[in-house]
Amino acid sequence: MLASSVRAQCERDDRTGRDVIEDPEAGEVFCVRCGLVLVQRPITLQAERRAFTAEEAQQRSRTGAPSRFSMYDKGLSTVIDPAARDAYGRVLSAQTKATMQRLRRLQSRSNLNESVDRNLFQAMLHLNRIADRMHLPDTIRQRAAVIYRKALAADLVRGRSILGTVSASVYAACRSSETPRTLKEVVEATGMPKKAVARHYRLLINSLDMKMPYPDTFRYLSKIGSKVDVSMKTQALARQLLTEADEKKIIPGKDPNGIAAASLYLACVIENEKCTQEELAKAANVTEVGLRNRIRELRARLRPDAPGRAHWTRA
DNA sequence: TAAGATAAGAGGGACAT
DNA sequence: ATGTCAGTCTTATCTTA
Repeated sequence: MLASSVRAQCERDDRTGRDVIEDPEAGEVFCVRCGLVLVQRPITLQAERRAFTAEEAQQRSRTGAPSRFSMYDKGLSTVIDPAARDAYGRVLSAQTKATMQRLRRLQSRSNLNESVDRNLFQAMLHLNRIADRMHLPDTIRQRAAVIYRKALAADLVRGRSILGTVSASVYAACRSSETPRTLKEVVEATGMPKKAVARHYRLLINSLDMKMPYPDTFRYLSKIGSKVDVSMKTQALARQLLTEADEKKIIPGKDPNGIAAASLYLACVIENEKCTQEELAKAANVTEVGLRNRIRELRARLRPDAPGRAHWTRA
């Protein structure tokens, strides 16, 4: 039964002879008596007008936030409007309010009812926390989320720790996208034992049949180079040394950080730039001994006759 | 003070059993 | 699954320039 005030807001639709009301939020026109939806407007994906500021874009955009894999429900689950008003804007009766409250509770529980959903919810919480700590770009975050969902679908999580699988997904996302992050860095951001993360990671790439690109030492070089004060010229030389090391196959099986730092160090020596092993080791997250071993190896195996290399042992 | 050497121990990959 | 082996990395300590 409708109050007359509501009927006053209605329009008479001449073709159907119904009292109809328009709900701009839902983009629908429906009959006030039976709720039949008479018009469903097609959703336009473009923004209304050109927007020149972020705020304008926000206001004029017709769509919400993009669907995201790093939200446990991809941001798409149904939420019952907490406002205690009906579709016409009328205040609900106490009884209806109570009913809606009950429905809301049931709804929010049912969202997390399936064990898979609860699992994802936990996992995405972990993922976002880890990604924040590691300052991972959003693309990696989404990639990790996709990997995790695959793992879940392949039943790789049941009986194993969620955090472990999430950590492994993050590492796998970094590896597969050539983002220079070591397992160690992931481990530090997660607080899990390295061993466990490595085990989960192996399980992941084996079971999901993922092919990982070989870690790109050059990216590590850029990463380290950005942390120490070394000229671009020297960095370019380091890059050259690294290319040579790559050709001579002395890179595989070693910490890319160590080799990159070693080539940077030797480049400094040749260019007569001041940069201690200690600094570089710190920037590259390797020990001085580890760095020295790489330096020694590069000195022994790279061509010694190129310009500047005759005396690339610093006094 | 920075660089280099050496030793001992841990952990993981490759391979065979 | 478990064990062995070679190679790497880390920690610690000492020597050298």
